[in-house]
Amino acid sequence: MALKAKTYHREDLRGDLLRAGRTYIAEHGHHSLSVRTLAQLVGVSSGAPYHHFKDRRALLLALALDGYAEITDAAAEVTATGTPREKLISLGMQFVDFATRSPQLLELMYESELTSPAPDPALVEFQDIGHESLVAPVRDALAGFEEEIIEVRVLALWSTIYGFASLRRKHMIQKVEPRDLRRDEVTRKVVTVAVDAALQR
Amino acid sequence: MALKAKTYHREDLRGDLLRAGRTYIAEHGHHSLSVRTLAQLVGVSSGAPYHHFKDRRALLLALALDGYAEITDAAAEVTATGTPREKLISLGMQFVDFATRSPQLLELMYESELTSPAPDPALVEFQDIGHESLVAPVRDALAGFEEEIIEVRVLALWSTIYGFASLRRKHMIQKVEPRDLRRDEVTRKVVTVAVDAALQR
DNA sequence: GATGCTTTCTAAGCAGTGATTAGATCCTTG
DNA sequence: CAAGGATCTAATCACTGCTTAGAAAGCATC
Repeated sequence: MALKAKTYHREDLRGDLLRAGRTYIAEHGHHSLSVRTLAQLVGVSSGAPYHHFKDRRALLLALALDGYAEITDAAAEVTATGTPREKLISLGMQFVDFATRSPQLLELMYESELTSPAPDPALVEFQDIGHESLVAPVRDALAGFEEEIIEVRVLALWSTIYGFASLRRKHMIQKVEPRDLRRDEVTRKVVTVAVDAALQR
Repeated sequence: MALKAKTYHREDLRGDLLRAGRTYIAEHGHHSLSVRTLAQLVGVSSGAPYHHFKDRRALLLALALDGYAEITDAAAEVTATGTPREKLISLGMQFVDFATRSPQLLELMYESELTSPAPDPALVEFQDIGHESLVAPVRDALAGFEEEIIEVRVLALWSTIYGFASLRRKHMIQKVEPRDLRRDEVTRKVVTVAVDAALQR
């Protein structure tokens, strides 16, 4: 599986490590990801990664940031068109989709040592962006409402979306949730309930 | 800090390990908890814990189960009296309270290797109990509704409560959330929004 | 109470980990 | 082409989870 080692100095070890790390995490999660085995996967000595990442945490952080960038980009496309309600539903669906497609990556991004006890400063920026993408449509739909109400509504909405994505990812709603065939349908219904609650006048 | 070692065979090493583990986690989280240091804290050799716990994971699992028992007991008291709406709001507030008081323990219970990629079988039972405590009041309030609607409503409600507790615990809503003084107030409002959405007729 | 059997513990050690160091190799730039 | 910086290897340290052999204590039976 090791990527070809062309020369002593290779072309883009940092990139290779990130790519290998991403596939490793997708398969086994970040808990068991060791710098050593990653180096081995890529065909390099155990100390080499430390020239590109200060420590293991920095490597994980870079992987998480990749994930955040991906999700943020996708969100930007979604919010381009549609009514506020449509935008919010799409955003919610998209986040849950991401959680379902890349559960282990989402875990690293939101529920790992990178966010305990508080999120790494490098992540906060992306979280603010994500939050803002919800605030804008809600504010549109609730023009004239007090700012505090808007804040609470967004908070509740984001909590629902994030919570649902997190629980689904962890298979913590198996018993509740109908069979797999109707997963998307259930997601849409839950998201819709949350969005309509947020936009209630 | 080491608890007194009375004899060669001590009275209740298992209990001492759990107590020490609980306080350690409350202070530093479970990530850095090592069997060795825990043994040292309690004043026992590094191999001793393995006579009471199969491995580190089993120890963490026991700690998590303690937390689940605690939260389940508290929930049982809450649901004793009141209207369905009052019950649900109390349940939600209580869960968020727990998350705020014991953030690192909640992390172990819901966002650790014990729940990745799927929850440990030992935890599922408690999760079902928690879910059921929400279903009952919702079913009461929505008498006559289709079962599927009730399921979706509960799913959305639990997602909101869990998501909010999780985000608050991780300080991921600092920017959004007003200053600390009004934390409980904000919690109540968010929970209320979610409950009312779930009980909408 | 002495005899065995079981449980609980210690001491020692293995393999795997994150991380650092010294030095080899390669690339770049004057 | 020579110097210097960047990238890599090899070796090593401290720490971890976990296992083993055997010592110490409890417990039952006779």
